[in-house]
Amino acid sequence: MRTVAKQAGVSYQTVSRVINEASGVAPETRSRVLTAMRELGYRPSLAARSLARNRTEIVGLVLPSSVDLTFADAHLLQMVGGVDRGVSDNDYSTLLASPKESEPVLSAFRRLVRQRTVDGVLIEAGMGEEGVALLVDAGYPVTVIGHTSLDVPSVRPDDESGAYVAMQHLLALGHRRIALIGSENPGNLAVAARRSGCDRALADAGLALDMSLVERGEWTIASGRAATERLLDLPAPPTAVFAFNDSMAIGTLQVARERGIEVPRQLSVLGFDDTPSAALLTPALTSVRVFSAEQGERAARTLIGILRGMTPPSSPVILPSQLVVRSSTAPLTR
Amino acid sequence: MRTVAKQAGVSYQTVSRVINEASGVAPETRSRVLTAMRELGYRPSLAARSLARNRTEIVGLVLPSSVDLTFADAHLLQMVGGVDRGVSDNDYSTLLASPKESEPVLSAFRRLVRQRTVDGVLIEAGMGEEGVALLVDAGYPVTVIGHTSLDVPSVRPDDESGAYVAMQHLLALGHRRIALIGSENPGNLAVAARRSGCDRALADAGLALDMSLVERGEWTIASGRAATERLLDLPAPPTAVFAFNDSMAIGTLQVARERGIEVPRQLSVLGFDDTPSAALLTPALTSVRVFSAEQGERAARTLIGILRGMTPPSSPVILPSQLVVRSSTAPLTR
DNA sequence: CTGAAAGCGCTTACAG
DNA sequence: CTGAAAGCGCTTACAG
Repeated sequence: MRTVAKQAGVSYQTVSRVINEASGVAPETRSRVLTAMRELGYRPSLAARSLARNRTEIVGLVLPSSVDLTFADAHLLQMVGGVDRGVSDNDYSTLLASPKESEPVLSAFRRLVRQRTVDGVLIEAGMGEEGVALLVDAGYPVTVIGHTSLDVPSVRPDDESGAYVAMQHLLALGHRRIALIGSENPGNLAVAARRSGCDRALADAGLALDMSLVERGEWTIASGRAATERLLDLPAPPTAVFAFNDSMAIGTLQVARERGIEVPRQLSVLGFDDTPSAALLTPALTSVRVFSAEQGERAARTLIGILRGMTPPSSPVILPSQLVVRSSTAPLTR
Repeated sequence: MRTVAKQAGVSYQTVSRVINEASGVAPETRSRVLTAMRELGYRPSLAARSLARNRTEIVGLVLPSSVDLTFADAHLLQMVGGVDRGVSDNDYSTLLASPKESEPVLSAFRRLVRQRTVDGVLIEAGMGEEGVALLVDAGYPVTVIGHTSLDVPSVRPDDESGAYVAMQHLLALGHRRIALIGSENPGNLAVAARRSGCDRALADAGLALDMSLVERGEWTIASGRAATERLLDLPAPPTAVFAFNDSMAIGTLQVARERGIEVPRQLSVLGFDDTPSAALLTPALTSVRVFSAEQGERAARTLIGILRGMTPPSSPVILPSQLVVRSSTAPLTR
């Protein structure tokens, strides 16, 4: 910076002003400085700037480490892409923070706090609320991507109405024995919202959920398979299965095929998330799309807005979800 | 730091020594300092440290922005996961750098250079060589993930032998009219390597490639479809199609189904990359697995090794690829 | 509109 | 083994 100042014949403070586009620099001086900067290939030091201003213009992004990074995480990839778009469009940068393989989940949060290298943090809801609380206590502005029970800004899909519309779709096709996979997980707010959307659709039709058809899943293909085996072994098996994510729906599709049950003629299957694989399955899976990239981008914009002094949204930002009807659901034929 | 020093009854330089685990601190002093740090919840400032030491312990990761973040990018997600694992295991952090939607690709590299916020850069080969050169010229240590013609460290899959084994598989099944999709792209080194693996397998069998069966693809499902349409319209259509990625193979699968051609009975289909969707297709796709996460992790370790003063590997680090045989390939029946 | 001063929180030789 | 000094490259009031 000194060199630039010398070359332009001004003090280095003036150079600083030019860089920060502060007002109060004579146009002529300004252009002289800019020329000098260009000629010398000057690049300001982010570190020095951060130190002096006490902020880095970097936001952290905490992600589950996903030991098995299977296609189920297509959602994650899209979210990351969206986040980075929102972040870089605002001239911030994104620092990744996922827990090391060997460490407990909270360590990723601790490291972030310890290093003081970010101005704020975006947190994928799957990381749990404990970490969020830890960051908030450390004084970081945060935004959660997904459901949270804490009083922090968040961006999430409309799970309730997504499930509502999906359930309505199955009811309109004539299904009455409708199984759910993925419920019963008490702490999971997304599940609770989807569950309540289902209940509302049923209530609207004057029906109620048959609890014997509600299975617990673990979001994996394997757990979808296991749940489906149990459901199909029932004396009166369901005519439709609504799985709370696509992976479990894939498990259902697989088991149905193995048992020679035709989808959708004998069994309708509905997923959630609309991962890119959904369209490629046979039959192509009807699913609820959640717009992961948009969530990420919106969360990034929200956080950076807060960092820039805007008042945080007082309630969660809810992005619409959308039922995508494909070939795995059909009218009841029996 | 001053406060900690005061509380521990030492000078702040001693605190610095403790933090940096420098030798030459009396054990007793050391523990006093550590206690004070803990009591005060002291966290060193990365910015100050970076400024004083002239390094940040952050590495940049340049990724294609992927306007359509489809499942084809499962490879990318796994790579990012691997990178972050390799990076954080070494106590560095990963800064994402993808071009903004509105900008030319090179802008992402320029921004990285301009901000001086990383010590080194990992570059996905898909970003082109121009950006790599730009960073090298700016003095950054870099490591490329994928093929590069530049003289920089790189980590990539063994495309040649992957294609060789895949081709051998098709030949062993009795196929002779084997089509290739994805070739003819002159600049793409991965394609060239795969192509030469194919040629070698054919030569080993005393055969040569039938150029009328070589189609150009653009890595998308749509381009795979288009290429397949052309191939199947040929007077003597192929009995097997080897697509140079899974997306194009999916295109082939789709067109075959639409035309009532049974895979694998009437047509064998082989992909490349072994994306997570491959196993979920009907029929499940035979493909060449490339271990994306391992590539990312290895590249991260390589780069950080260089940053720590190790001599860079003089030739590309080549990770084995592996043929995964599923249900889309079968012996020739006609 | 521009310059001089102080300070951001560390590290790195250099003394002792 | 530990302290005093200088410096990393900026920004931010404060004068003028």
